[in-house]
Parts: sequence; C-alpha cells; structure tokens
Amino acid sequence: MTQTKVTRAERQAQTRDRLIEVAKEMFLRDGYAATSLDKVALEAGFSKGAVYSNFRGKEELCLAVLDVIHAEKVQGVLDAFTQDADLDTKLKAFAAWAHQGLGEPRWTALEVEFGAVARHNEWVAAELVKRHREIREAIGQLIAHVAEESGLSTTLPVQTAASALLSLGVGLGALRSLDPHVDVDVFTDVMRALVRE
Amino acid sequence: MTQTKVTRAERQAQTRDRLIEVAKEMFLRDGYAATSLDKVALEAGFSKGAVYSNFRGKEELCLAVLDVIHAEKVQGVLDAFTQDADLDTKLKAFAAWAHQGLGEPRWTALEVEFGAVARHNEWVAAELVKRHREIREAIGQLIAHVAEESGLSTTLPVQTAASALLSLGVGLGALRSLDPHVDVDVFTDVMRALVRE
DNA sequence: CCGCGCCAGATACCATCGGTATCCGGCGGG
DNA sequence: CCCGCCGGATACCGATGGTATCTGGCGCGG
Repeated sequence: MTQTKVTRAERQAQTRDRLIEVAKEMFLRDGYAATSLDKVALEAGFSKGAVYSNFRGKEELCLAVLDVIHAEKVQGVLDAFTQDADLDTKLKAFAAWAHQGLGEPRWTALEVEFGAVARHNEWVAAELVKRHREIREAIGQLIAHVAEESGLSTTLPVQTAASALLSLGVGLGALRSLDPHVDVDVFTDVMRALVRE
Repeated sequence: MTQTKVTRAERQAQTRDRLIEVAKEMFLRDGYAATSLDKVALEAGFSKGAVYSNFRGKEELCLAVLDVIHAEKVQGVLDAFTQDADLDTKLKAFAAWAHQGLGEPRWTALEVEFGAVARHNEWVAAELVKRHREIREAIGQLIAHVAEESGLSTTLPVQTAASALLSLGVGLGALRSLDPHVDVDVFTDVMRALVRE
C-alpha cells in the first residue's frame, strides 16, 4: 500500500489546491466580497485556520485563484489561434471562445471587483499590475504574430491595440455581468475594425 | 428674520443632499466597500440614523451618488461637443475632457465595484442597468449627431459603436485606476479608428 | 395661540466578516 | 522511540451594514 505515503508538504499542497479550487468556484459565482473565508474553508472541508495557514489573507487567496483563471484564459486563446488554418477560421474560433468566455462573464466581474480591493493594499496592487502587464504583453505578441502570419497590419500600434482589446474585454464583461442583453459581438466587431486593411 | 423659515421637508432635502455630497467624495476617494455609513454620516455631521432615514440602505445611497456623477459626466461630454467648431476641435476638446476624466479614473472604479454589489440585489441591478442603457443611448445619439453633422460615417452601427466606447471607457478606467501607466490615448485612438472614412 | 401627533434623526443592539492569538495532535528527524 | 515542530482548529476581537426603538421639536387643527 502506497496510500498514506504522502509527506507533510504534499498534504499541505493538496490542502492549498483544494482551497484554491473551492475559492475559485465561489469567487466566480458570488463575487469577492460576498464570499467569506469561513464558507470557503467549510466547503473545502477545513476551517478558517487552514486558509490563514496557506495564504496571508483573503487577497493572496484571490491572487492564487486569479493565477489559475488567467492560465485557463491564456490556454483558451492559444487553442483558438494556434491551429493551422486561415485567419478567418482562427477569428471564428476565437469568436466562439469569446462568446463562451464573455457570455458567462463572472471572470471580468471578479477581476474588476478585486481591482477595487487592491487599491487599498500596495502589495496586492503591485501583484495585480504585474499580471495585467503580462497579459497585455501576451496579447500584443499574439496580435503581432497573427498579423505577420496573415500579412495584415493593424491600424494602431500593437501595444495600443492590445490595451484597447484588454480594456474592451474587461469593460464589456463587467457591463455584461450586470446586463446580459449587451451584445457580445461588439468585441469581435472592434477587433475586425482594428485589423482592417 | 427669514432664517429658520424652512419646512421640515426642506430640512430633510438639505440633509439628503449633504449626505450625497459627502458620500460621493468618500466613495470616489476610498471606494464603495471601504466607505462605511458611520463615517459618511459623521463626516456630514449626522448619525447613521439620518442615512437610513433618507435612503433604504448603502446601495440606494450609492445609486443617488452615481446619479450625480452621471449628470456631471454627461454635462462634460456635451460641453465638449456642443460648441460650434469643426470636428477636430471637438475631438480635441473631448480628448482633453477624457484625459481629465480617465486620468483620475476613480469613477469607473466605483462603477464596476458597485456593479459587483448589484449582482446580489435584483432591484439594484435593475436600477443600474436602467442607467447604463440611458447612458449608452445618449452616447449613440451623440455619435449619430456628430457623424451626420460632420458628414462622416461610422464603420460600425451606431449602437454597436456606443457599446464599444462605453465598454472601452469603463474597462480602461478600471485598469488605469490600478495602473496609471496605461496610456489614456487608447480611448481616442479607438474612437478615431471607428469613425474613420 | 396652543397642545399633541408625527417624523427626522439618535441610540442601542445584532449578525457577520476578516484577521489574530493561542492551542492541539500527529508526522518525522535524531 | 520520543519530542519538537508545524498544519490546522478554536476562540476571540473590532468593524460594518442593518434593524428596532426611542425622542424631541416642527407644524397642523381646534
């Protein structure tokens, strides 16, 4: 039996992962403020002490959750654009992905709500900014790569276009989380307008 | 002496206005969650009872604050575009206004933070959505008016363009409230890209 | 002109939350 | 084998939004 042959560090890593998993679900479903650490810990089968033993506080837990989410999002975009196909197919794949991602836009809602929290903690703000810059950088590189591959050019500098798309996605998601009636296609419409020519 | 010649309703209206004024300042400065009703009431020279006597709760107070802010924003845009001048002058005036408005983007931060709160209260969500639709409608009409006046056409349907600009403004403000290093000009750049031709 | 009802605002209290301090029990190195 | 160390549990605190209850002065009717 190799069953209980887990070291203490491994047990803690499992606890940490489980907490992140549960917290991710609850943060996305109910929002940051409405999710209490007590409920997260209880739902994960632990007590609040476990949370504070694995994270410095609620904010660090949310940062860990955001890291998981960001990784998923990046993977989604890469899946859409990595396939060998013409630009239109890729754009369609991306549009489908965006539909799903922005169609259930709890992610951006969490992102901006946590952004408000970060304004009161220098360290958290710095961590968030670091992540946003990485994302923006990745978007910029992707745009450049796709544009070069397709022989098109953007009407705006790549970095500007990346900022625009990220802002648009965040804003659109935030508004749509309140009013699902807002049209999702706005996003791809603007994308096309930016890569015209 | 016509001094204390104020009826009770007038007194209450004054109290209400003063609470809104103070709450607006504190909400914009510290955010929604970080601003307690106790502090607002105390700063305004009242007790928490006065707040609950004038508003159903924190959310209704914030809605009243947002109404004031929205009125100011609409006035700002109108001031930029109402003047008799050529399109470029108007766009420059608007860009200057946007620089100031997005340069100190606490407003959008409050807007999205409160949006997260609204997700847990059907009535608040409906009220917010109502206001957002009015704003989007106003933006659409303004775009149509300016476009017609200048003999230009938008590359996207007016309503779509309005959605795009509102989302972009909100998202850009939210990101900039965390990272002021993000370039403000993205907004006007996209505007120009949309009205090209 | 006066007295009483009513309502804006004050006060007291509660539940919940994030965070801290302290404690417990089992894993693992010596 | 045993004791120290640490992951996690428990108890507690201050702050906050909200509710229930009270009160004192304005203002209407007699």
